[in-house]
Amino acid sequence: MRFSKQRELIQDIVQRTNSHPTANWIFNKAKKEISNISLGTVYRNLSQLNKDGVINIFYDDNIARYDWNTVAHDHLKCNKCGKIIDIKLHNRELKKEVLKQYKFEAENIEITISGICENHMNFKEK
Amino acid sequence: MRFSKQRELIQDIVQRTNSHPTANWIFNKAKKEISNISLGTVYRNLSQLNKDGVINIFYDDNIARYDWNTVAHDHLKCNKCGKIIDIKLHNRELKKEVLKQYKFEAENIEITISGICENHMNFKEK
DNA sequence: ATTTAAATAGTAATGATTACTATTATTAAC
DNA sequence: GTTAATAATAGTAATCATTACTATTTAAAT
Repeated sequence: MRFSKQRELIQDIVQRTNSHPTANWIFNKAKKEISNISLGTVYRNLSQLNKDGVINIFYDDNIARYDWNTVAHDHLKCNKCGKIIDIKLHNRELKKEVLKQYKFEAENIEITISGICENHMNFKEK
Repeated sequence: MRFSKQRELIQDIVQRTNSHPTANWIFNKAKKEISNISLGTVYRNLSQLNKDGVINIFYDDNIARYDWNTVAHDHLKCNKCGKIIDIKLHNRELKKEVLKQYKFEAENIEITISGICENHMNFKEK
C-alpha cells in the first residue's frame, strides 16, 4: 500500500474525534481540506484502514460508524440524545459461559446497551 | 388496525421459522401464497407487527432480521456458516454495573457474540 | 347495499454503500 | 531528474435495503 494524502487525512479525522462518525460525516470534514475528495475514496480508505487494524467499524442500527479505538469494547447509546459512549465490560465470564452451555467458541462479543444517559435522566438523587 | 390476509400471512411466516429471516426472504415465501403481494406491504406490516410487540427486529451488520421471539434475548452468530442461534444471558448484573459505573439507565441490552458454532469447530475433544 | 377510510399493489424515490473507468500521482528503476 | 509501472483517485453509475407515493381495492361500520 502506498502513501496518499487522502488516506492520511481520513485516518486523522477518525483519530481526532470521539464522536463515532459516519462515512458521510468524515466525507464532509475531509472536503474542508481536500475540496474535491470523493465519497468513494472515503469508503475505500475506511475499509482499508479497518482491514489493517488501524480503525474499527461497528454498526448502529443500519449505518456504519468508525472508531479510532481498536481495542474490543462495548457501547452505551442514549435513546434521548443519540450519544454513543465507549465502555469496557469484562466479558471473560461470558466467553466461558457460552462455551460451556452452548459449545460455541466466542471470538468477538459486541454489547450495545441502549437507555438513558446521565444528562437525560429524570434527575432523582442526582 | 383492521384485518388483512397479507398481514396474517406475514405474521405466520415469521412465527413458523427459527431462521431469523430478512424482509426479502419473507417476501419470497409470501409470494407463494399471494403471488402479487408487494414488498412494501411486507415491510409495512413487519414494522407494524413489531410496534405491536408481536414480532422482534434486530440488525445483523446492516440488514434487518425478524424474529418471533419477542422476549429480550441475545444471539450467537457463527462466522463459518452464518447461522444465528438464540440464547438468553442473564444481564441483571450488567444493568447494575452500568448504572453504578457510568450512571446510565439501561433499557435494552443486545449482546451479539460471533465465533464458531459447535458444528464448525475443529473437533478437539468433541 | 352504501359509505368511509385503512390497506394494498405497483412503482418511484431515497440513502448508504459498492463498482467502474479514465485520469492522476506515488514510487521504483534507470 | 526522467521514465515506466501501477496503485489510488475523482467522478459517476450501479446496487441493495428500505421508505414514500398514489391510484385502487377492501374491511367493516352504518
